[in-house]
Amino acid sequence: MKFNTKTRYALRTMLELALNEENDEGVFQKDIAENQVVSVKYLDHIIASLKAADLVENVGGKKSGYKLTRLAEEISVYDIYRAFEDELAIIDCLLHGGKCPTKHLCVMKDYWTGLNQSIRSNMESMNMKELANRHISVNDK
Amino acid sequence: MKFNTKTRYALRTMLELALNEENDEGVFQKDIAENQVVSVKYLDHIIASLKAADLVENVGGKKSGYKLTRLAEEISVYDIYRAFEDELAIIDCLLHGGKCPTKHLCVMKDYWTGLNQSIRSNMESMNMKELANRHISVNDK
DNA sequence: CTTTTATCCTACCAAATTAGTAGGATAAGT
DNA sequence: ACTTATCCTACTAATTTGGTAGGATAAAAG
Repeated sequence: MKFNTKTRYALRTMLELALNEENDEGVFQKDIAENQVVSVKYLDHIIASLKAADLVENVGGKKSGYKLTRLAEEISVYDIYRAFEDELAIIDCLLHGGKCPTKHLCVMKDYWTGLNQSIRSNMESMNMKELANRHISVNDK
Repeated sequence: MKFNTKTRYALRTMLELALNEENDEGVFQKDIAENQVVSVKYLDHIIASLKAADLVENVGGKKSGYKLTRLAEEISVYDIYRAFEDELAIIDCLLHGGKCPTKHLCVMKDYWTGLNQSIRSNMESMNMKELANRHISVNDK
């Protein structure tokens, strides 16, 4: 039961962009890599996924910085999770088409469904603006 | 973000034992395997872990059935999870000794800590007696 | 206009984890 | 004596994870 490192790095990347929301020039990939202590090459993959999910864009042409595509307030933790994973399904039988061999009505599936929903709601209700605000209040004395 | 199949099978195994709490002869491994549509050999591993975690025991000698070691009400979903995994830590930096390369105070870690706690509380607050009761009310018309 | 540099894009890969199977020992019941 | 159910240790194929490598592209700097 772990989140993968890509999702974690992506969250921190998005946090940096949220903190620079007002900066029209965006943030350079290489600066993010440096701040997050991750190789530029690895960050390549992470940013590629974020772009594919339409969460970030580069403001100018090829050599420009990145910005969020929408307000930090409108980007949830779950949005970022979804850039790397399918819909949250903590066990396979929650997936559409997931099969279950038990013959009787499955009380375990009901339990998992509730837990799954609880985790998802938690991620959906936290947004990057709130995280950025918390970061500022904790770090800038 | 998935629970593994061992934990899932273990939950269903424990549910069967909880449903047979009053049955002093216990439940045979081979009957569980048949009901859960899993090979006896694979169930071997699962039951071995449950025994190691002191959640089940066999009532007689070698060829006897299994019973819960304590009341179903006193066994939580998290107890069963813990028979197969270390303490829940949805990201590594939540572990004791987990390191984090960020230089500033980490607001992400606080977020993950909260989510981790929420998941854990959910699993701790559901017990096998409650699941068994639900099973009965859903299946026995 | 050449060199540098930052992003973009596709492969590849080693290590770890997962979800089992296999083989046989042990011991109890018939 | 034979069958059968649990016990115990290995092994393994497939998938996932967490990256690295190489090079293309394009903009900017000199």
